[in-house]
Amino acid sequence: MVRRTKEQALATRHQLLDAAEEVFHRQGVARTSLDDIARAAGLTRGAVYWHFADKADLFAAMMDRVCLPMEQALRQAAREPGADPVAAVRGTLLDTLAAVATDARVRRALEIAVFRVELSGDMAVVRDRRIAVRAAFLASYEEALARAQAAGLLHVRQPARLLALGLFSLVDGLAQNWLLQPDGFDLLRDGTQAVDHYLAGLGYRGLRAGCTRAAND
Amino acid sequence: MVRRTKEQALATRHQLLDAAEEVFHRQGVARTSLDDIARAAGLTRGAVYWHFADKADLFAAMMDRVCLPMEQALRQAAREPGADPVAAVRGTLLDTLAAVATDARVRRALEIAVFRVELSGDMAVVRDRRIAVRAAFLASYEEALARAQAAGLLHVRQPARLLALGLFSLVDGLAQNWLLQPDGFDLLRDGTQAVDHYLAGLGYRGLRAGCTRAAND
DNA sequence: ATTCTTACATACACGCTTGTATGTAACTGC
DNA sequence: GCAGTTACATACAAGCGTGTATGTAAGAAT
Repeated sequence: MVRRTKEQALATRHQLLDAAEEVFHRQGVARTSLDDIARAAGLTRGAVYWHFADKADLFAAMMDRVCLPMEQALRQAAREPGADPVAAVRGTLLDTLAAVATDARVRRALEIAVFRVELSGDMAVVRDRRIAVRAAFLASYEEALARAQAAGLLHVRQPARLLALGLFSLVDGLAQNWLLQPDGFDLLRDGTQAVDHYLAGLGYRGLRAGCTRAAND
Repeated sequence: MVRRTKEQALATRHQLLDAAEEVFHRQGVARTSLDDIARAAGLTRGAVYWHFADKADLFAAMMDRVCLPMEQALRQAAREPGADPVAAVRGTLLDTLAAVATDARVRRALEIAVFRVELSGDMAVVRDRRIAVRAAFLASYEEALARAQAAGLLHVRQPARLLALGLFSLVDGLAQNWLLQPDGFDLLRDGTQAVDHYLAGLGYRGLRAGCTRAAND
């Protein structure tokens, strides 16, 4: 095999990224050589070095292919104001949990980013990206929760940033602990309960009746 | 320099572990050679291979030196029943946050375990250890929260294991997100608020008055 | 005072990975 | 249909890390 057309070249690029996802997930990033990835894709290191500068570049491209669509979906969701900001935040949080639980590609990418890569040296960009993604989430949630406070939907008086941080940390912790042992609990079902408990603690009453009814006596 | 007495040998062992903590934290586990560690300790690889079988063994010993005392403290705390089980659980959670925030050694070890090592290959034991530690926490919390439910201290009717999972995930997520950017927020102060919000959502009324007072109107 | 053992240091061989350099055949523009 | 470029494969050199083997001087045992 030799030179292909432009579309075929783009296809081999995706083959390499697919292989990278698989091998990175199986062996960890540091323990996989570029030859491992090339052979898993049925190619050679020549193809890898043609499409990517080095392993860090390949890794970044792999993460981009999964993360960019998700981040765009988040920005899309943040643009719709909605009547109940708390319900909107809750919806995006549960959507995130559902995506992790059901979308194999998302789950694998997250597992790589969390458990299969070291955030130092070349991969320090991963840390920066995680910080940036979190900042975007927090800003979106903070704005929505502040509106909810102003509308009287939340009865706690702490700054909205703090409430957003708690919500994000809760969902983040749930997802990571689920990844650590996926058969340990049901991420979407139990995660929803945990989020709702936290929201109830913020004084939110918009959930289905009966959920926190017993707390009113 | 040559052979030392038994105490001196144990001292050099600790020198190696100290150096491992520092270099692992700075460069990541995969990117540090045993020579890096030996030279950081003012020794050679001969000393490393005398005291440890290989890098995985050295890593395990390093983690043990930090984790074993903490786990023992946890078991100690779990043995004291106390009048209010929820307050006891809250205390251990906040103690954990405080330890991460103030104890530099704990913080560094946690940062290595979370961000600076890949949980695959030789280091898969780290994953097993994290699962085991979590299981111990969860079991302790579940038992305490179940007692609290029986005593009418918590008004939610979900299984205690689920509540414990939420609490653990919240604190875990808070700690990890704080490690990601330690100047982003105050781990102990803001983390306490988040935990208390969650406990309030479980129907716990044992906190200082005024905290969730506004939620009662 | 020897002898054995400990606690390292030094030396060596091996494989693995990386980056680059070169080869090469197909596509593309003209 | 020819030249230049693309999309790879192959070949090569160099460094790095590991594991082990060997050296060695000082403590411990008798």
